[in-house]
Amino acid sequence: MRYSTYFIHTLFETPKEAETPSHIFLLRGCYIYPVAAGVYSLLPLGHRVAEKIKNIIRDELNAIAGLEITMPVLNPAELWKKTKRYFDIGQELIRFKDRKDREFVLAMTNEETVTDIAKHFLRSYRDLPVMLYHIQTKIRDEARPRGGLLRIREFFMKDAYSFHRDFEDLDAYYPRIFNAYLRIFARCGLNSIPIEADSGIMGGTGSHEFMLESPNGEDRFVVCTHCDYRANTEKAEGVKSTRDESIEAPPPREKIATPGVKTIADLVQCFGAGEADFLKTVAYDADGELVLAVIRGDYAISTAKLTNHLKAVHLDLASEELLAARGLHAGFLSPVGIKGTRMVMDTSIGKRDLFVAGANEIDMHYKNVLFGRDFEIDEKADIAEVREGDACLKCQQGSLRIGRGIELGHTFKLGTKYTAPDSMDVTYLDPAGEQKRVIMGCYGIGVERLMASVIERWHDDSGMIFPITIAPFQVAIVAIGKNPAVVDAAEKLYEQLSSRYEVLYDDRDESAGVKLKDADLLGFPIRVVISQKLLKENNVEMKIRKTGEVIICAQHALEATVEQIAEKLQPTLEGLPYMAE
RNA sequence: CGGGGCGUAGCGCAGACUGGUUAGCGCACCUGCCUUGGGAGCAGGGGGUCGGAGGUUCAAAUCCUCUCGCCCCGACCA
Repeated sequence: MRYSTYFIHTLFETPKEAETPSHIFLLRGCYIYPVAAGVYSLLPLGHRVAEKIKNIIRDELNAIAGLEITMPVLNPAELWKKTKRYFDIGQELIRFKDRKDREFVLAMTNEETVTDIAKHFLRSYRDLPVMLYHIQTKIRDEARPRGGLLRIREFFMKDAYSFHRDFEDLDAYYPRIFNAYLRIFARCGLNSIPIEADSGIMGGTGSHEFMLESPNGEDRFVVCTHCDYRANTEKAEGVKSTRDESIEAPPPREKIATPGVKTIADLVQCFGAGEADFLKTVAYDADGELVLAVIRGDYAISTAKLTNHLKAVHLDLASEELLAARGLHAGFLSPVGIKGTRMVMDTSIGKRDLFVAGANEIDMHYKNVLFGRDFEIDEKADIAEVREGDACLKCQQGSLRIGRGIELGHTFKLGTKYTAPDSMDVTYLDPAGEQKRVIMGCYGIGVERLMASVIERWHDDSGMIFPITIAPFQVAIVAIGKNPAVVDAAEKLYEQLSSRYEVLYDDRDESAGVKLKDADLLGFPIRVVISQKLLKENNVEMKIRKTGEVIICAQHALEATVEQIAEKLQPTLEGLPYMAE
C-alpha cells in the first residue's frame, strides 16, 4: 500500500478529550474517529487491526469446534421478556417500538437468540455438545463511556455459547475455551491474567475474567503473593480476624449521648478508639425490601457480594422514607432491638467482640454491645470488600495485593439460567429417551477494547508498538529524499516485500523527520529505510519498533532478514497458565 | 445519577474579567520555489452561524438566563 493513496491523516497535537495512551495514539494515528460519546468509526488502519483480531479469535475458536454464525442486533422484546432480562436490565438496554408498535430491543448479547436457535434445533443427545459463536455489533447505553475504545456504547463483541448434555460435559469443555482465551490474548501480544469472577448462582470455578493489568483499567482484582489465587474484588475473600476478646464478665450495655456523631470517622474521633471497635450498620433497599447490613467498622460493605447474597436484582442505599417508615435514622442504626427486618451480618463480627453501635435513636449510641447478648442475627455471610494486605483465604500464607486491570474477556458456566422452564425451557432426549435439560456456557471478548488494551500495554512516547500479529502493516518502507536512485530502489523493495508481507510504502513528498515520526506513531513492527547514503553501499536499514534495534543489511539480503525478524517477533504460546483439559 | 472541567477553523490555543475596527496565532490543508536521517525554509492562498436559543444594550465571542454537546472522578455495569 502506498501512503500517498491510503487514508492516514496523523495529528501532531493531542486532541484534548484524550487522556489515556491508547485513546491519544488511536486518534493521533488516524485509527479511529469519534461520532458521539462512546461511539467511534474505525478508519482504515483501525479497521485492519480489528479484522486481524477477529481472525485470531476465529482461528482459535474454530480450532475447538466452534461454529461461526450471525445473529441480529434487532431483537423482539418478547424474547427478552421470556428470560426476564427485559425487566432485570436497566437503561443500558435500548428499547423501542417499530412502526407497527411492536416492542424491540437492541441486543447487548445474544443469549436469547442463540437459546431460541438451540431450542428449535437441538432435540437429541446426539446434537450435543455444540458451540456457536458470532462476532457482532453490541449496543449498550453505558452510563459512562470512557478511555476512548476502552468502554464504548457500540462495539464488536465475540460472544460464544456452548450447549451440553450435563454439567460434567460443560466442565469438560470449559478448559478448552479457557485455554483458547489464553492463546487469543497471547497471540495479540498480551499476557492475560485469568481471575475467578463473580459467578452469581453458579459459584465455584464457574466463571473467569481475563484481565490485563493496567493503571487505566476500571476493574480491581486481588492476587495472592504466595499461591495462584487470583479473583475479582467483587468475589475475593480475605481472612478476617475476629478479635474474640477473652472477657470473663462482659460489661453491660450502656447508652451514650453522641450528638451529631454519625460516621465511623466521627465515632473514631469521638471515642478515641479504632475503626474495628465500632459496629457499622447500613440500610439497603433490596428490590423494595429494607435490609440492614451489619459489619465491623474497619470493613466496607461490598454491594456486589451483598446483592449476590440477597439474590437481589436491584440494590440501593435505603431512602430516608423507607427508614422513617420503621422509625430508623441513618447515622444511628444498629441491629440492637430490631425486629421484623431482614439483617445480614458479615463474618468479621466475632461472638466475643465488644462494640460501640448505634442506638436506633437520634444522637444516641450504645457502648459494650455484644453479639448474642445484645442482638441476634441468623444470616451470616461474607459481605466485606477485600482489603489490600488481607491474608489469603486459600493458602493462609500469602497476602492479597489489589491490582487494577482491564477486563479483556469473560468465560461463564451459565448452567440452566436460559434453558430453565421459567426461562426459555430447552430440553433434549437422552439415550434412554428421557427428557433432560440443556446446560449452557457463554464466553465473550470485546474486539475494540482488546485493540485499545494492546496499545495500553505496548506504546512509548513516540506512539504505538503493534505486535506483528495484529499490526495494520507488518513493514513500513521509508524513502528519504527524492533522488531518483533512492525512489527507484524503494519501489523495488516495495514490490519485492509486498509479495510476502503487508507493506506500507511512504512515498510522500515529506521531510525525513515527518516520515520517520509517522512510522513510529503508527506502530509498524518493522521499518525499512532507504537513503542515498545507504544506497551507495548497496545497503538498507531495518529498525525493529519494539526493541529499537537497528540492522543494516545488504539490499539482496533484505527479504531473508525481514523474514528472520518477523519470525522472532511472533508471540510465544508456551508457558501460559493453561487449565488441564 | 452526583461532583469537576471544557465548547472560538480539521487539531492545539489567545481574545472574555473591563462589550466597541474586518475575531487572531501555531500546526494541518492548497499553489509555487527550495529542501530531505527525526514533526525543514521562503512567498502567496482557502477555510469561522465564536456549540445552540432567548435576553440586556446603540453595539455581544465577551454580560444574564436556559439548553445541548464533550472529557475526567465516583456510583452503576448482562
